[in-house]
Amino acid sequence: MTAKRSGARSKRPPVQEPTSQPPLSRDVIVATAIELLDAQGVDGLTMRRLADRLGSGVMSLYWHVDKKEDVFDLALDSVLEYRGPPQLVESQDWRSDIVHVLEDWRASMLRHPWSAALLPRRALGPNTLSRLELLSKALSSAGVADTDLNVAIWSLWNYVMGATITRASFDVSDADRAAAQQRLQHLSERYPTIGRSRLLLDDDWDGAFRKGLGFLLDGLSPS
Amino acid sequence: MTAKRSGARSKRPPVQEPTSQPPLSRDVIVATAIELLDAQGVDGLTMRRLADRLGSGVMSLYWHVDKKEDVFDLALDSVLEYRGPPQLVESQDWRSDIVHVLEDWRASMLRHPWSAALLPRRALGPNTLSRLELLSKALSSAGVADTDLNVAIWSLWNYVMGATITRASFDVSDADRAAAQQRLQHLSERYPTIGRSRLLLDDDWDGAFRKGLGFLLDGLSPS
DNA sequence: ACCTGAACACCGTTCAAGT
DNA sequence: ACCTGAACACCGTTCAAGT
Repeated sequence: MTAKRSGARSKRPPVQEPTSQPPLSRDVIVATAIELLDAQGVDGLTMRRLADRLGSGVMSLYWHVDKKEDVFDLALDSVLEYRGPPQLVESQDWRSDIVHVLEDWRASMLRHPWSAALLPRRALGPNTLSRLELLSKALSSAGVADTDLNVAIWSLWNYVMGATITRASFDVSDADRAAAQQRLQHLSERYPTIGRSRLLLDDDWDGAFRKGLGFLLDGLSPS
Repeated sequence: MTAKRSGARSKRPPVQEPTSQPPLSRDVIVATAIELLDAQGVDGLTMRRLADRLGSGVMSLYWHVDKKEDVFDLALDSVLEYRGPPQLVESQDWRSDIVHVLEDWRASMLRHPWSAALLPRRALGPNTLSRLELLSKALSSAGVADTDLNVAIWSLWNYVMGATITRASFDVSDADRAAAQQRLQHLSERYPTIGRSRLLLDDDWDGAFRKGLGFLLDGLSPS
């Protein structure tokens, strides 16, 4: 090991290491895991790298956490915390309430592009349940009968998850999107109708999300 | 190594090993990878295990394939091959055409529960593009204008992907679904509206998929 | 053209031990 | 109560080599 060069300034107690080492805890572990995931993607999260970043030994993590899977679950639910108004403002416009809930949900996941693909495959955490409850209430006060609530919730869930997972994946490989477009345009002979639809060539993801959601809500709305 | 007990019957040339060893090729590699994925899930696919199953050395695989990722891409697209009528039967009922295309797509993915979660995160293979073209044609002949085709395709894609990924995930942990239901019912105090919706308690996934799809098509249909 | 084993730089997690 | 290093049983992939 190299000698610590610390003798020079001895007034203050030795400065903490470059990346400061707060005491280990579930919370800092989760926060650091999210950093790592944001920076390196799903495959970038490694117990060893996580420990490195925290300036601790790998096995220290296992005091606060049972398995690596738990880190994923905790990071995921943490990212889904709802930061909006605690109570949905009582609006007369149920449609825009629902759209707001779902767009906020989508935005939260897009801020952490690894999160959407994880969500449908893991147990529902408290923050996920809160968001589902929020959605259910909005639907319910929109006039959806209890017997139709199940289908309505799942339909919207499916749409939002599919949209966000797809969008987040394309975002990652945004660099070669131009190339993909080129390729797809070139494939127009074999797939003419896709070509006419200009699939992938339109990059107004937000607008497309909103429009499709509108169609779904049209169908769902109690006529 | 144990002695080969082959001397007894020497008429035919020595029988091939228990699990026969066809010559290595891209196709048998992909087929075996699908077997492995079906049996063990995404994390179960390992180059070493794959080689074992094929009775070859690990590195032999790398002659036919560049990286492990390629195996995933090939397995995924292979599973998505469309086996329906080559030309969509000319039906006057555009709605049932579209429903058929999408239900077949969903069914193909549910036969291989690992596939749905993979699809939105990988490049579109030829079989995926074929299915998208099929869908586009059905939409187009249903009267959807070219300018609306993009949104229509993505909306349906999003819905189907979200639904199938979610369904496939719950299928895996079907054993503890009863427990999850119990837990969720117990959480009804904290999430009352979810409780009323009987979320997760209804296990008619196929019906829910069809109903939600109907709503989306209601919204999409040119009024 | 096709297959191979040894080796490298990684993984997650068990365990027995330290404070 | 909290942290640790050594060790085990794995990974994907490079490389130099065999036929």
